Amino acid sequence: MYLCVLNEKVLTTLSEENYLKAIYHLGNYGALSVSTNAIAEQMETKASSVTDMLKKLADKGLVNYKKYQGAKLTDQGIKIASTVVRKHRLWEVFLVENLNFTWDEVHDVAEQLEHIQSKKLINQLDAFLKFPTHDPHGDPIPDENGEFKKTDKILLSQMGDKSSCVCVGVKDSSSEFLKYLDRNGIALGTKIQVLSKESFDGSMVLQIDRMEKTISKEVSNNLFVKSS
Amino acid sequence: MYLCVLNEKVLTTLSEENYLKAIYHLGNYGALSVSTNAIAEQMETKASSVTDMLKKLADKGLVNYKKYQGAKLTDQGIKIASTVVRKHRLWEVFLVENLNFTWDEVHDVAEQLEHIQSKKLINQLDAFLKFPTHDPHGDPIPDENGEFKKTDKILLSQMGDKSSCVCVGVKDSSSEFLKYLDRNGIALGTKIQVLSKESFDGSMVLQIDRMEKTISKEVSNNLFVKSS
DNA sequence: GCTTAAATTTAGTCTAGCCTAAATTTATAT
DNA sequence: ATATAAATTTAGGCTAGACTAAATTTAAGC
Repeated sequence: MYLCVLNEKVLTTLSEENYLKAIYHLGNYGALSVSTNAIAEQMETKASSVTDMLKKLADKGLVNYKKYQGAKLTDQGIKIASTVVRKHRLWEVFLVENLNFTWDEVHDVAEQLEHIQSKKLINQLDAFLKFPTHDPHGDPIPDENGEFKKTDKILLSQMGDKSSCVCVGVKDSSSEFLKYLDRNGIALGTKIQVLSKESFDGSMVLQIDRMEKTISKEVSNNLFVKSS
Repeated sequence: MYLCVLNEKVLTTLSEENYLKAIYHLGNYGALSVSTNAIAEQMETKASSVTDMLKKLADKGLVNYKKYQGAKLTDQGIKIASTVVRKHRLWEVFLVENLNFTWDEVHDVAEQLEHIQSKKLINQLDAFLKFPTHDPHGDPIPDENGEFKKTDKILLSQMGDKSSCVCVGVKDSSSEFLKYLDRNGIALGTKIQVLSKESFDGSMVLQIDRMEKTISKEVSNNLFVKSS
């Protein structure tokens, strides 16, 4: 009666990897159990398809799944999911830094590149890029063991009047939002001062590079900053 | 009654692309018709599977296929196949030049990377690599239009006594052969002088970098050189 | 030209991953 | 506590791409 197999590599299909990634993101990096419907929505698929896949992933030992109770990644599942995310974010850095992609263009391509299987490739890429810690949207890049430091970022909307901060990431990374930020001179590392907040509609007046700009609460609710 | 569609992009699956690539290579860059069995052998699959796929590719207008007569790529098919090959070879260059891969390690990874779909990616990669014309095995890299210059390479075994040449490619690109070449100081660009040929077993005595080396006919039959 | 072998195609299965519709379980509201 | 709604699973189908076995077509030898 052998249980086993801690060292054996589990081969995963592209589709399986995408499910694992979804569960990883929805469940706070694998910490929480995630509902079938939540996964279905994220994957833009049907709940019944998700159920099929959860059974399969459970058979492979990548998630703990109990009927009607949602699924939670196992350690092995977290390992695979974090590796996929690591690859995705490293490729994003490569595309922006070396191939002239803008931060709103990288996602679709990285979505494909994240499934390339080669340990050497990913570690050499990491070294080539000088071991970056964050991707072009400010999201942290897991290391080989899936570890990363959570930055103490907060939403710009949480900052108080007359305070200063630095842009460290985006919550919404849609092309539309990113292009809006580009047009308004906001990028990772941009220094922002909050001149005033309007309680009526949540809008804020900011000073960026000696320029005054007014932004809506939709914007401040999707921009991560670090107090400075 | 419309026939049409020259400008419309044909979406291809990974499997379809691999078939197109096989037909491209077997049929002298798309020039010749290729038999079902030849494709099956190259793809390590069964002839009946090939027949299925050829019908599908014919429906999509990517090959001309007549029962029992084999298949030949259409212009559209050549376009797609050459693009896949272009991507494969560009990625090989990247892996060797930037990520410390050796020429015997690149193939499997490039096999995956060649299917990434992004026009911008491939053209930017091309520029990043300074528009290389050959991959690390000496094979030519097609340009955006599928064109490339055929190098007038010949097998080392065709060279006469007391002649000089330069290594420009390999016929066998198996890991074993490439490692043999590495061990013996033979790489692309290496200058070789033929000191003598043994008619008995086809072996040759070479001078490489002031060293004398004897190679078998198996080796000289798999090394491409250019007379110099 | 006929006979046999080789090559190729057809017919029928299988699995992964998706779907719809129906059944079941859990959650919610009185 | 029970009725209803929401979430989830089951059952049954579909397609792509593979396979095996059987049927058919082409090629080769005499």
